[in-house]
Amino acid sequence: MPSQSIVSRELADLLKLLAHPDRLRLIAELRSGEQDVTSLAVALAVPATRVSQHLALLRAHRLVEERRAGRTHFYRLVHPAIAAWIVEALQFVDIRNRLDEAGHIDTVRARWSAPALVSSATPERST
Amino acid sequence: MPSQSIVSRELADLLKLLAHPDRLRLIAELRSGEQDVTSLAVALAVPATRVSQHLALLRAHRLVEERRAGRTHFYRLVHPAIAAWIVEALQFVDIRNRLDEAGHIDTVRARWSAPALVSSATPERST
DNA sequence: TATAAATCTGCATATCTTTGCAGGTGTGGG
DNA sequence: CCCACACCTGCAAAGATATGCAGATTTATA
Repeated sequence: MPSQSIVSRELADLLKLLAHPDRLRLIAELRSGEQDVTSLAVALAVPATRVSQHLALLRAHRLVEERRAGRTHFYRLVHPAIAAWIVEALQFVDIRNRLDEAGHIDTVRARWSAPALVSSATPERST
Repeated sequence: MPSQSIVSRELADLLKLLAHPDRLRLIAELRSGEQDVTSLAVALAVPATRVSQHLALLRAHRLVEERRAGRTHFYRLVHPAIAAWIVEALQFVDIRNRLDEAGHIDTVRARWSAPALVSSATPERST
């Protein structure tokens, strides 16, 4: 029985789950701790419905967990280390075809690696 | 300008590229060094056309490079370290929902981590 | 209880991917 | 030159995703 095929499918599913800009940014946002849907929607500048759907997907795969307090739902990362792992991928993205950004790669990596303690304290300053 | 959005898109593209069982297995196969299309097709047990298309995609994103010798085309990983990075992701796949495989997770990880010197020397033995 | 707030769910549409198949290209042999 | 081999490319059908919108839930509040 090709167990390697099974693992490949598992991995592919995980990667597919992560392979969306919004979801990656959600994970980046949640590094600093749990946040509610509205805050996340504001932070990403996307409609709350979309955020909700992405979170539902992430939750279905147990990448995030939900906590309800009153009418707001807070989400948090189940595996905070996953953010650091994602950052490592930057070394594999082809920067040769986009040299204009290559100079900023370290800045960008730093931002993803940073704790980002308060989301409003990292207001996407234009590098 | 939301540089974080740009990076998210870059990362998402990379992850999307990796998020396919066949392509993950191709990368796993190529850990041991360059191989031609037919060998890869046999190893993965998928039609050569499909392998070729996946390789074209990986090549377009510069994850693999091609070398032609006569009528056979050899492919190799541009970033061999990417395989190790992929293996790290195993710790994030939800094993709680598939406890039957949980026991094999270490075996599986070992196989992905292993050099796999000769593909025929790792004939997918049933664990 | 009626309202509003904060989310979620279901659905239809638009897009993107995957895949096999037919046909094309380039190389080596006879 | 002609044929077989090893691949690649284009294309159409099938399948999977993404997204906005409308409507349903759940929880405070007046």
